[in-house]
Formats: sequence, structure tokens, C-alpha cells
Amino acid sequence: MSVDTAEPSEFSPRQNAVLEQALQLLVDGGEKALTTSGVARAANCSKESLYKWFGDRDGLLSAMIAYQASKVRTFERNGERLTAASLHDHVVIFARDLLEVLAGDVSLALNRLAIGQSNRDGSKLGKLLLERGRRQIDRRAMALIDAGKRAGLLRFADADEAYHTLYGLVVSDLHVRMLLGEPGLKDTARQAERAVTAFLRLYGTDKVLAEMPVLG
Amino acid sequence: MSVDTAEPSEFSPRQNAVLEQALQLLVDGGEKALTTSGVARAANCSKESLYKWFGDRDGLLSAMIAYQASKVRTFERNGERLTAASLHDHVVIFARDLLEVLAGDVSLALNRLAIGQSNRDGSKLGKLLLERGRRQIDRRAMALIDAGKRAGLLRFADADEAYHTLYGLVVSDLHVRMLLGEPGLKDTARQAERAVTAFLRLYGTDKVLAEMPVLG
DNA sequence: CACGAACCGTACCGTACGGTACGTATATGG
DNA sequence: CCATATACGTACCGTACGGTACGGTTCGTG
Repeated sequence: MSVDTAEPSEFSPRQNAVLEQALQLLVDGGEKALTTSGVARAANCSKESLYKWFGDRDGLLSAMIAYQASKVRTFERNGERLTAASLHDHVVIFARDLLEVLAGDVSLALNRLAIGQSNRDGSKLGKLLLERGRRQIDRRAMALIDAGKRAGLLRFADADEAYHTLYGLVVSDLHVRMLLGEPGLKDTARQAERAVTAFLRLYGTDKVLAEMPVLG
Repeated sequence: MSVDTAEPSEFSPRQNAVLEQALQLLVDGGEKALTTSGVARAANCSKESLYKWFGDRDGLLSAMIAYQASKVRTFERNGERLTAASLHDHVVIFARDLLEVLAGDVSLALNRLAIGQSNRDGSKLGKLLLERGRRQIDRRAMALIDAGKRAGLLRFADADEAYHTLYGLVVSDLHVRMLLGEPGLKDTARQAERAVTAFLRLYGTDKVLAEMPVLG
């Protein structure tokens, strides 16, 4: 395992603490609760400092997204020959992690925030969220899928297409439902297992299919 | 074909016109632009009437969702024996319609609105949107899937599970991406075709699989 | 025609937010 | 010990919104 090189955290420790408080405020009360005065009060700092550090309110929101993204680091595997069983397990773990990340309250709060602003500011926050928040998980999945192909376990022409298929199978409409306020999934393990089974049935080579239960 | 019985439109024609203007305002400028004064001005009505008709701002938002849902009517087929080819075609049409609905600017604007409010008001708008906006399309898909099963073309234990699989294959993360402001899909027809192919490969009986191209 | 209901347009009120200014405290460096 | 920088806390300003009140107008009805 190797961890991604964490860039030297574009913000000072004090600023990180403030951003942490701001995230907490956002999670608890939604965007309405995220006022500059409220952040200053919760973080015991002055509004003047907020504006000095982040420019304006939008700058603060962007900084919150960047900060949260900098906290989430995903591990990538290296070497380690894949078998049909281990590929299955790794994809299941990926699927579970994906569902867990999407269901996290900070993730949901930030997505709600960005979506709420997205037809006003030219989707600046939305872009930021997609680029900073999704890149890690995309890379991890692509690496896994590519490794499966190199090991002769998966077969596809377009890796991106295969990945999006996997994503859809795992997430379905759960993300939007959660964003709309529906309580989270009851059994994420089962959902992940089902999705991976379908994915392997679609993209697995004979080597993989031979080890899968007959359907029906 | 039979059209759903349209309930006598809980709002007066004048109120419908006002709601139409409000939707237009929301689409153009996002939630920030949807002020009570703005709606009154755009619709040439008084704020007093707005409050008389809809109670308060939240009531107006709810009414907008209800009104939009009442406009969308989906057709359900009846009778008409399904073949492998016609099932495929109908599912593709469903997939295309689904993508088209989700990509519609009014749909996106309302979803953004409901999502933006969803961690404040106990997701009242989110519930409303899911119940009033999704029921139609869910019913249509379930009817189609059930018909496929009765015709011996599809095989599954849980129809709901099969439907969610289809949904995920068709939509993947497109809905969230569009909500975040990413420009819409280039080739919805291709996306729909891919999804349906995968769906039939997963849930089709031999009768269906026999007519499908060998993969990869 | 007269009466009343519904409605429009506008003016108004209280509040709360984003952003700025200022006085004070703490700390760092010479 | 002083000087400078950084940041805290508070007070302040302008604006804009949700919601209410009121005078004038239209329109249906007896």
C-alpha cells in the first residue's frame, strides 16, 4: 500500500480548525446555518480574519471543499497478483467504501451545498467538488479495473465505460435519494455484493464466471 | 395506450399560471432568484394573493412541485404481446425518456431546490419530489418489467431489485453530475442502448440472449 | 345599479445577513 | 523594552428578503 502524497495543506493549522468548525456547522444546520458570523462565533475567530483568509463567503465555501478533500485519502494497491476471488473481494470493498463515503454526513452536506448553488455561480463549487472529491475514488476504481483486465479476469473495450457501469450498479439512485433527505440504506453490504455480482457477470472473463454461482 | 386520470388540478387556472411563472423564475435564476416579490412581479399578481393561496414561501415551493408533477403524465401500455425485440425497444425508449426527464431544466431546478433545503426542513420537499415526481416513472418501468417476466423474456426474483439495477445502469452518476452543473450528456441514445444491453444480459432469459450479439 | 368578494400594486416593517471598521490583546523580533 | 504584525471581539452599515397592511380596481351577482 502507498498513500497519496498529501500536498502541504494549503491552509494553516488555525485555518484548518476554522474550516472544521464551518463543516460541523454546515452538517448540523444546512447552508442556512452557515453564516459568516456563525462560523466566526463557533470557531472563536473574527469575521475580519475570515475575510482576510478566504476573501468572501464563496471563498470560504471553496476552502471548505478543498479542506475536506484534503482529509480524504484513498489507498491504492500495488503489485499483488489478482485471482478471481481476490478481485471480487477488492471490488466489493471498493463498492462498500463508495457507498459509505457517499452516505457520510459531511459529503452529503457539501454536495447539497454545491448543488444548491450550482445554477447561480456557474457551478464553480460543483466543478470543485467533482474534481477534488471524486478524482481519488475514480483513480482507485480505475486502477482496480485495469489490474483485473491485465490479470485476464475482466474483459472490456472502454475502461471508463466499465467503471461507470460499476458505479451505476453500486449507487443506483441512492445518492440522489440521500441528498433529498431519505434515510440511508439499511444493508450496504448486500447492495455492494449484488452490484459486484452483476458487474462481474457483465465484464468477467470465463475465469471469473466459472467461480460464480449459476443464476436463477 | 391509456392516460392516467388527471385529478382536477388542485389549483385554479390563475394559480397555475402563477406557478408556471415561478418555475420559469427558478429555472432562470436558481433559488436565490425565487423571491416572493419576484414571483409576484413576474406573474403580475400581488404578494398578498401569494400568501392567501399558498400560505407561505414553503407552501409556494410545495405547490410548484405538485404543479410540475401534475403536468408530467406518462403513458402506460396495455395488452400487446411482447417479443424479445419489442421488449428491447420499449426498455430503450424508457431509458431515453428517463434520461430526458432527468436532464430537463425544470426537473433539475426543482431537484436542486429540494436538495438545497433537505437538511433544514426535515426533507419535506424531498419527500414530495420523490413521491409525486417519481411514482409515475417507477410505475411505468415496473409494468414493463413485469410484462417482460410474464412473457418469459425476463427472469428475476425481486422486481424492485431488477428495476433499481436498470435505473443504475441507465443513469449511473449522470443525475448528480447534472445537478452539480455539468453540461448534459452528449449521446443519450448510445447511453440508453448500452444500459439496456447490459440489463438484458443480466435479466434476460435464453429467448432474449439468443438474439443478442455475442459480446466482446 | 349597488354591493361584496377577489385581487392588484405599493408601501411598509422587522430581521438577518454579507461585508467593513475600529479598538484591544498577544506574540515575535530587535 | 519597544515596535510591528496578527488576530480577536464588537459594533456598525447597507441591503434585501419574508411577511403584512391598505387603498384602488375589476368583476360577478342579486
